Amino acid sequence: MSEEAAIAATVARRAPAQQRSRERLERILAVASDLIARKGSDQMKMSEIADLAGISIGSLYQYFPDKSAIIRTLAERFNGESRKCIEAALADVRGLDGLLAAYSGLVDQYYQIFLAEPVMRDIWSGMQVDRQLAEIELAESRAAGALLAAAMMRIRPDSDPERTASTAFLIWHLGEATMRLAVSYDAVEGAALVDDFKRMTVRELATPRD
Amino acid sequence: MSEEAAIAATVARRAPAQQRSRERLERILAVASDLIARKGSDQMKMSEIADLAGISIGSLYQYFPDKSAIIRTLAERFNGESRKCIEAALADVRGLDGLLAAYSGLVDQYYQIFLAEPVMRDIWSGMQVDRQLAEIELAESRAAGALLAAAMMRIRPDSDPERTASTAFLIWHLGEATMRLAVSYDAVEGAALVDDFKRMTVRELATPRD
DNA sequence: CTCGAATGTGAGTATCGCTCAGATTATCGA
DNA sequence: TCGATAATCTGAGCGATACTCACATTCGAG
Repeated sequence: MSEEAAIAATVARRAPAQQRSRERLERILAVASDLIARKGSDQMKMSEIADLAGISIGSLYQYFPDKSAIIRTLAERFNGESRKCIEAALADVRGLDGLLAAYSGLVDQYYQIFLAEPVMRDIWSGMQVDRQLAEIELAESRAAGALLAAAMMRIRPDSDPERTASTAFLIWHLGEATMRLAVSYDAVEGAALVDDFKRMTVRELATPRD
Repeated sequence: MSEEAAIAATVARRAPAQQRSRERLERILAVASDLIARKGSDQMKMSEIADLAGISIGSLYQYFPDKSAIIRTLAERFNGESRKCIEAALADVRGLDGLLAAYSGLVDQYYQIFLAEPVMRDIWSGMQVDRQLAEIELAESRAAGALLAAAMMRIRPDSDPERTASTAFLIWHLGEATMRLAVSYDAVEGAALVDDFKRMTVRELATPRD
């Protein structure tokens, strides 16, 4: 069972039996990917996909049960690729230095991928549905980060103000991400995640920066 | 100008002039808040809000220009409240110990608020719109986290496997949050955020856990 | 070539955010 | 008290878009 077939079995309506079908499936995904990159998944219309792929609406729905399934298929393909990178990078690390080097490289690599993949950026940034709401959230993080940065500067007046502000903002933003993650788990695991985050960031706050 | 009036000026169509109007505005927000808590903002219909608030669709649109404005108003109210907590907690911290204690308390407090506020949980977790997609992302984070945890265990075989797995998962998840944040900034600031994150997490990886 | 299965088609349906022209109610000067 | 004007309310209907379905077409095995 190929990766294609596995994906199809998961999200597509039926596995393509004929050659032409497989080509159409690829066309659909290519067109969808292009549309998402250009206009965002929210603005992508099913009728537009059908038009650009040169098929009818009805046919499109033979391949994918709904719009979300197209997006999920693209996401799963992308994840499959990036998983390989992660495995390769971490496969045979030796010693702490090796791990740290591999991890650092992986983060940089992931960032480059994010920069280069508008489709994934669109899909994974759930907030794209409402930019004004996203802006409100960011403003809130910035405000809270500024308060935290001010407190940090009072403790260590010699710190670089800009870097302190940047770090405080990031800490707060990641705190919110942790909260969202934690509440989706049960109480015990959620609390453990919050504790982990606290330990990580407390250590960061305790370290002088200049 | 009250807080109410300020919010109304920002997102509502007009400031309520009559007493009954103000009551209706509150009713609308209360009903919306309840609906979001019960079904999620995505499933909340404008017609349903109007029905439950005992007003017509047209009247509802006199108070808020669109659906998103209702959600934003709820979010801004919540942010105003939580901002006060943050200010109070960080206002007069003295010394590093004071900062760390205040910060720890704040994180815990925030977590409790998140647990108790289904409305905010829904609004801020952008992924709510597509639970299946959110599940795919989480599965990916778990897989990547498992690879990272395995590498960590190879370096330090004495570590507690469960805690290592939990930490690795959190690190990866927060890495993705950092990427999403960084790409929304310009290249210089984005790279700085990624570097900050790397520094924070590399230090975490270098610390033995047991 | 024939027939059944696979695949394709697009007009039509359902849903939902949102509008607008007209009805209703409040306010206030005379 | 009353008439006029402004504020507010109403809900049928519009526009957009995801999705369905009854029927047509194409493919491939025998």
